[in-house]
Amino acid sequence: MHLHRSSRLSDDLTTRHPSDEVTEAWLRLMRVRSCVLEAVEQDLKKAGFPPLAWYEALLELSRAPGGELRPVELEKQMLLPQYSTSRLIERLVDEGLAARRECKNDKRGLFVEISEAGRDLQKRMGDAYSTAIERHVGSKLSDAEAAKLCSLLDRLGCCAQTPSSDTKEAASSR
Amino acid sequence: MHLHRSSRLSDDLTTRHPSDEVTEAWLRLMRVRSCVLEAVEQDLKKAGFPPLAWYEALLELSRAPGGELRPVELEKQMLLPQYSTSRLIERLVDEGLAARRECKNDKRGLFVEISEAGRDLQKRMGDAYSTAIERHVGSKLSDAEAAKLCSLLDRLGCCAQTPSSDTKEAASSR
DNA sequence: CGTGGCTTAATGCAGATGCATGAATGCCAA
DNA sequence: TTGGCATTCATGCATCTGCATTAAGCCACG
Repeated sequence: MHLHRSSRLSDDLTTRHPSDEVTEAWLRLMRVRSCVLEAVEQDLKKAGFPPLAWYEALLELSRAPGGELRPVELEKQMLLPQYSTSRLIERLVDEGLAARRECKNDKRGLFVEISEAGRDLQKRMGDAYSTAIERHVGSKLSDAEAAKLCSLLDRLGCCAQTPSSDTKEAASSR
Repeated sequence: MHLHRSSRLSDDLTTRHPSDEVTEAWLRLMRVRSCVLEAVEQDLKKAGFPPLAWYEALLELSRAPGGELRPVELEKQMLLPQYSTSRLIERLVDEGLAARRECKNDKRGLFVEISEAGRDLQKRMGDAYSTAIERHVGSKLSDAEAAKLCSLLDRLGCCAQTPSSDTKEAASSR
């Protein structure tokens, strides 16, 4: 019997099994986020607002120069699949929160421009949203703890870019 | 630049706005979990397995005494809405992974019992699942970091009970 | 030019989810 | 006992999602 390096018998050829700590972290990540999200969404819903995704989209649009974005960009910002973005936009347009604009230099694409109603809703939701986050997250964590949580989550990589930190590819088509 | 809010002027009357740290933590919690989950689910799917929820359910069932549980219990364990559990069970039964059993002392309810095929699938999925977690979480975090992450997530409360830690209400009806 | 291959966006369809409701049973108090 | 209310589970319906495909325009190369 070779094998068995005490508690780290993990690293044999095929990326072996996670430690208990890791497994627990995974479980908590799944469960806690689902609870907290549920709580926040519920708060918003009770206040009569549409789903969070609408807010995120409106926020991105309102921040963009000219209040407009290509669906592809929105897609990247929000980490959503293409068809999902397409339908989200459809709903925003249906509700008069945004409008489709022609894209002169690339006829395949289009621009989505936030409307006044959209900006208004975005602001009102932002308020309720902040309050909910404070209630369900802020009130349970010190700033230092929140920062620590951030940095740990960042280690898991995949995504996580601060909206203010991507300076690359800005003003392009128009 | 940054005006108001030194760090904790938060607590005025109406549960005010969260600090930047808290907001960032919230955003990361949402994004990171979605990326990591996606990656893990994708691994499982590529290996030809059903969705994660099936595994979680089979796991709970296989752990339960006699390999059977009331839907209500499963529901609590998995933090799922009632109808969702009902349909999950329906699918498991359809696939021959579990069976409905009569509940003698409460005719409203029933028992769901895992089958041999169910136990088998649970084991095989467990393997793939572990590997995926190690790949997408374990390999990016030391055990100490994972533990720290756990404890921070626990602060957010709501749920998060280790399956081994709820000793309350066990053997009841049968 | 024209043709093949890539990017962008929309959509049909099947399956999943949320919500409200229904049907059966249990529990309890008068 | 009985009537009212709570608990347990299922389901109809509208909506949402994932997946695959389509349609249109771009781009580069011969």
